[in-house]
Amino acid sequence: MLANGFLRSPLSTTSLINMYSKCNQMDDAVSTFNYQSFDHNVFAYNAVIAGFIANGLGRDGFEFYRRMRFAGVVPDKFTFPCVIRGCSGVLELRKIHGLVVKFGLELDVYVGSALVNTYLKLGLMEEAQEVFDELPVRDVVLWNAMVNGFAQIGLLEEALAVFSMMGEEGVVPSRFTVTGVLSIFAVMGGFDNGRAVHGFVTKMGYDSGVEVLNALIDMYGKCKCVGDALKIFEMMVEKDIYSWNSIIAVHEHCGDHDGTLRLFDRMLKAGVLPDLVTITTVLPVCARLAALMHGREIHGYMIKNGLEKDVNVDDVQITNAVMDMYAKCGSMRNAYMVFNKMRNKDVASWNIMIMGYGMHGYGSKALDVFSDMCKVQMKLDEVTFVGVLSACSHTGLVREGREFLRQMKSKYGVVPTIEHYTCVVDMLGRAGHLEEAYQLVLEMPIETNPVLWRALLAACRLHGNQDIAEVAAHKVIELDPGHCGNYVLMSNLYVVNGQYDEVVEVRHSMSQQNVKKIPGCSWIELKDGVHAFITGDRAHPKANFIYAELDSLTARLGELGYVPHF
DNA sequence: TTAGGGTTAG
Repeated sequence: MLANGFLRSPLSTTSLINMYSKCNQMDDAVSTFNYQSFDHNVFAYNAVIAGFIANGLGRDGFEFYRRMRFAGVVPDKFTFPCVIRGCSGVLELRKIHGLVVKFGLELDVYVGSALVNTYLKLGLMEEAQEVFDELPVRDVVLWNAMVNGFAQIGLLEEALAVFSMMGEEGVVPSRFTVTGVLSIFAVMGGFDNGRAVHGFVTKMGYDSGVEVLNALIDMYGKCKCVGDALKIFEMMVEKDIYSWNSIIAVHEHCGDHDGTLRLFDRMLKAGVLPDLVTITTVLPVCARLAALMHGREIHGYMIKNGLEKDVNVDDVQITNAVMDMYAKCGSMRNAYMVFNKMRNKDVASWNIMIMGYGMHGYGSKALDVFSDMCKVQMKLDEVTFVGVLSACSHTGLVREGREFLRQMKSKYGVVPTIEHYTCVVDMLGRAGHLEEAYQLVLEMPIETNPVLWRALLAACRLHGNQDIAEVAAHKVIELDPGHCGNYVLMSNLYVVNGQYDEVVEVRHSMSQQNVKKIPGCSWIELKDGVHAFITGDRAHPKANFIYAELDSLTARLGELGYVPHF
């Protein structure tokens, strides 16, 4: 391909390297470079380094920089911005920064903004600020590096302070500034400011760019202005994966499950391939709705379109989302099939299986998965033990549960948190060991919380233990006076014991605290869609039929000796 | 001949 001498000049070599780099063909770029062995100038080196960095191969770019230095070629102001962008660690970056100073390039604004950018990505704001302060010329790109860099590491106030300084210096914000600032208002919920930015965007004609419009969709969505977000989305001529993901997330965020799934369907029909973000937004909606059919359809689509790979970290996350959906929708058989096929399982994959089995009452299966997990020497984490302990709780494996809590730290190296204690209190409580549960609460080495006391209170109600119930109820109401469940539990307990004056008192303190009971709601997915039911509501078209069926079921349960708890 | 910013989930 490189025969005869017409590509001999360094000029052609560099252009060819650039061409290969742009096509993601770094092997060919390097071959081209090596072919021209007699005159490797700084241009050719810069082209190869830039190619590696642009293709996400920072390490190789770095190695090539070393080769350049070894060959005695002096780097220039074009070399460093690339090398800096390829730095992945603090030490590496500081070393390169030293070289920048050594070659007298620290006042170059291109080098400077690369430094600011990379320092902030690594969370080193003081170093970034220092570089920024030293630079004699500050253009809009440099300001953006500061504003967006601060925003990305969550220093929103600082980012806005820099943004206003930028305005005071008379620097006009660019499209890049706008996207960054919109993401800040999205998080802070600064709707008025966000709308002002929208006005500026229109004035400057920035609304022709897809990135700016995506950021606007996100901002309006997070500020709960679904209508505005949707208006922008529908008007967009060119929609990319960010546009779809953002508008889907907007609907998911405001609890519009149907809207989320409809938009996802539209996305597929528009021929846009979903990615990790899409899947991890949409699948939990199916799990929440227990909409197994929808979830299965999405999984089917993923298999058909090669999205169910098993190669990198993203793939593992996507597959975990699929498994979690199956587990939460109650189909452990499907969850296991997916799990079994995975070659690269991470700790979350195992945890999902343990949680799923435990949640559906297959405690011993959950413990089998746990023991397999130990056998393959997978690192256990806190979630693992929440799964294991709640499995013990739901299946009544009291002895095992006690033992796990006791050995968590010593044998498995995971320190028990409040969640673990809550699982065990719940477990002991359900099994009727109320004194032991109460003792555990009193003796545990960490602070209690309302969830823990509520678990104990629920157990007291189940087994009619008035004394511990009173303690737990007072604790729970003291720590979380706004939660309606506490009052309901307490009131039910008094009803069981016939203490009607106390029931009135509980009702009274509820109204004093302005606590209202949120009606219970459940739903089921059938062929024609999701049917929702709220406590006491008769809005469903077939309500009469359904309630008649329920009455007959209740009657049959009664005949078989079931006595309901109230 | 060659360089430095952006938006989405949890």
